[in-house]
Amino acid sequence: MAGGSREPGRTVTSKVLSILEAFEKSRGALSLTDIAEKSKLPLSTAHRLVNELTDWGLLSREPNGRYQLGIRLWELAQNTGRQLRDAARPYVQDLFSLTGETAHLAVRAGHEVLYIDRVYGSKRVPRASRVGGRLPMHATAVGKVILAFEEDWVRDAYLNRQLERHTAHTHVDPQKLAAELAQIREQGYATTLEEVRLGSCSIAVPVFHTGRIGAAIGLVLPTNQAATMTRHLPVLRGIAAQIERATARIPLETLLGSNVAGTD
Amino acid sequence: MAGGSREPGRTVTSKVLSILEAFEKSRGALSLTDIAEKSKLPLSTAHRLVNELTDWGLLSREPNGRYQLGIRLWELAQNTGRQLRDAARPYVQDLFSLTGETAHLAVRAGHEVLYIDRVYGSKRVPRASRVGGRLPMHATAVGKVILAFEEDWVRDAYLNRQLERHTAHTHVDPQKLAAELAQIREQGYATTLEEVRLGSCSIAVPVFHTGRIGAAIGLVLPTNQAATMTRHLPVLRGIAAQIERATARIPLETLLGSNVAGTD
DNA sequence: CAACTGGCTTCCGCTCAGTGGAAGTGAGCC
DNA sequence: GGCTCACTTCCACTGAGCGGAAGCCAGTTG
Repeated sequence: MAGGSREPGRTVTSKVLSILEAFEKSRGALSLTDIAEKSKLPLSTAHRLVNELTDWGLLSREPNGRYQLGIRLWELAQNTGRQLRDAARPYVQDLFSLTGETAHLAVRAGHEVLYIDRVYGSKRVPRASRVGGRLPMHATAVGKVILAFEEDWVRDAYLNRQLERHTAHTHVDPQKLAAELAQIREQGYATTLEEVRLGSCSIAVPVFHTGRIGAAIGLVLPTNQAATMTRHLPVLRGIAAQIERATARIPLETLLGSNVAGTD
Repeated sequence: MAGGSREPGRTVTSKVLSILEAFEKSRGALSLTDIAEKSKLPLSTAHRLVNELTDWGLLSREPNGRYQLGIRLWELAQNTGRQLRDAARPYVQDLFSLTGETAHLAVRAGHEVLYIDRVYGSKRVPRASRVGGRLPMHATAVGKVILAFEEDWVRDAYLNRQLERHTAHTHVDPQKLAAELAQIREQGYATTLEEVRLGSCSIAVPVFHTGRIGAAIGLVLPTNQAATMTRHLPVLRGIAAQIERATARIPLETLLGSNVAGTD
């Protein structure tokens, strides 16, 4: 009998989104069966929706029959948060040119840092972050600096959560982290040493907007340069000031939509 | 009476997409009424769907009540076509650094060029193209160079279409354009002179992959440099060769999904 | 080469998620 | 007070969506 064990209360929209999200969890192309599994949809339902999404270009089908996210999706998304990214891009490039190190621009998204832009050289770099990717705030320099300058209630809420450990060096003690954040607020920059991944360290400074913390820029370096990475501080601060100037006339909320949205 | 004049045959998915597309047509935030109008949906239907999309983070609501595309959408889309973009990005940056001019990376998407990446300086530039944006192939240097090296049937199909005119200088005569493309194929690069927008000219070279045309890189300059822009050819060709080398081991279809999808 | 397997596609009758007109709300203005 | 405009909520109807099952096809096995 048809329609026997449907799961009521699930909207079409939510199914479509869970299909798209299936591609976040795994690198590369997915077969129909993979998609159905990851999105917890019956095969035939997945089939129908995937087909429609493919027609619209949100998914594309490779010659071998597997599916990937389509360019159309990317095109649609290019209008998102362009203000900050477009305005800041040249300065982030300068940051890379002047230092020769991988440079980042990040904002807060819920309880994580969201990497908005990233400029790097052609030499292979072990990358923990990627554009569009998220990392916990307490393990990254950009995250710490944002957290340090956030409003009290945001910081308090964050410290009350379970702080996950990425490496043996990740700071997960709420007390100590609170002290570290106070110090960051005082000195005006944050650093990490192998807290996300062994072999790399980072340094970041805040970017303010209308007096509030808006974003952060940072550099990632190999661990062996940890001792001297503060030599990049003048450049970091100079670039941050330029970004602040370039974005000053753009209202905060149009810079990145409501970037506080999207918990976890 | 309820359900009176519904328009049957329209899927929920198509409605959701038309809401997202509404944001392509206009810069900035939209009110609910705007969205309903642009997506041709009854207000209450638009309201329900917009709310659900907002819950999922695909749209975000500003303090003033207007809607914008949400960051979640952008995050989802970052996995799209990353291979080419990530691999080529450093070289496009070099292209900018070495020339000081706005540098582009573009591919073909249906009958248009799709701008994949763009590196530019902090000085204000009048921009016709933007990342994620499309332009007709016959009016841009990257477009012409792609068209010139495409398979015959693609080129023939293109020339049989109505060629739209952007400025008085756009080449819209199919005969002459065909001759121009033949010459481009011979000399290995394409140029434009105020064909999209007055005041700027451009030059581009092809980027091949497994013997076929895969993408193009180009520079945009102010018109007064038109006479001397071929001086950038050695750099353009050098960078193109580096991108070819960097992408050689990636299968063509995973570079950008099926980029030939998406007519028009 | 028949039987099997695994992944994709099609079919089709049931049913509830989606629908949209209409009524309600509330801010702003004259 | 009454009008406008933009958004929100309500609710009875119904066809778009559903998903189990059967069909298909290429590859693989005995």
